[in-house]
Amino acid sequence: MTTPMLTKNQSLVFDILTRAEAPLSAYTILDKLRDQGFRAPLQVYRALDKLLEYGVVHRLESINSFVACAHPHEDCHSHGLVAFAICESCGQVMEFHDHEVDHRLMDWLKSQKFKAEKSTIEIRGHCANCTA
Amino acid sequence: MTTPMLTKNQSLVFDILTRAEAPLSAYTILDKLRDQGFRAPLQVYRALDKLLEYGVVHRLESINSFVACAHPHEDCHSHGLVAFAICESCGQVMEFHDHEVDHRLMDWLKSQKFKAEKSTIEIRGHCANCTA
DNA sequence: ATCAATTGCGTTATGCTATAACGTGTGCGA
DNA sequence: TCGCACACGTTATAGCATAACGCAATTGAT
Ligand SMILES: [Zn+2]
Ligand SMILES: [Zn+2]
Ligand SMILES: [Zn+2]
Ligand SMILES: [Zn+2]
Repeated sequence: MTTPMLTKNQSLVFDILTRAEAPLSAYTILDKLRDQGFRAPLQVYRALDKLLEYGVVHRLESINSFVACAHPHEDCHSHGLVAFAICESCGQVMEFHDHEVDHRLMDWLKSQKFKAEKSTIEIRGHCANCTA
Repeated sequence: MTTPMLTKNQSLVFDILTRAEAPLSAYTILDKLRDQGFRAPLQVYRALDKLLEYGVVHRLESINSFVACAHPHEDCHSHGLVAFAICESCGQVMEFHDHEVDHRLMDWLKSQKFKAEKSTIEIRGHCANCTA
């Protein structure tokens, strides 16, 4: 998918996420954008929906938060499954892709005749900096 | 971890999950247990916390629901990462374990000096029965 | 026996996450 | 000009999860 021009609200949300050093919840984004005129959660969620659709933002299901894609110039939808390592101390997220894991999972699903549509791979723990 | 005797509330919650054909949300469980005297969400969440700790129940982060472990006589904490395929039509969940995927992810994390603690692997899509 | 610590339980209140439903305005092609 | 698609704004509501309090039963040490 080629990313269309972002609307004003989409740009505001995307900029916040791009500058953030950790994933943000929708309500945190809302708070950060109150000065820019944001008033209601839907303004954030609607922008996020589009950004997710365009593949420039990822949703982290295990922490109900959102993060800008770490590979902005590739297409995260084309290089298969995306995995995240999330530090529970500092919040930092590492995003990575692995075709081996990808194929292995897909083969298993295929053997079960399961048609995969969306995937979530998230590992929580502690990053190098935060490990004592 | 060896599973201790379950308390009354834990048993009630576990039985509901064991008999369910699809994952249940905490509030759905609450509704199903009102006749048994359940009144508040905490009664469910507290039981779930223990069942998760014992490893006999899994939480599906992507759908805010809970499911009984499909491998009750193994120890899901010992055979590495657990993955789930969740059908978005009928709700059925397939639980599986794959050491290949496991090692591959763990190797990557190790190379990043990331200390993994909890993992979430969930694939949403459509099962064989529900595929047109 | 007594005390302290632990664990489970029940209740009320609250907070966080997400969507429904309605209406407005703008741009654009038929 | 009409109809449609889309972004937007607002209010209200639904759904998920925990804080904080107090009580009761159990256990284990003194
Ligand atoms: Zn990405
Ligand atoms: Zn860290
Ligand atoms: Zn299991
Ligand atoms: Zn199905």
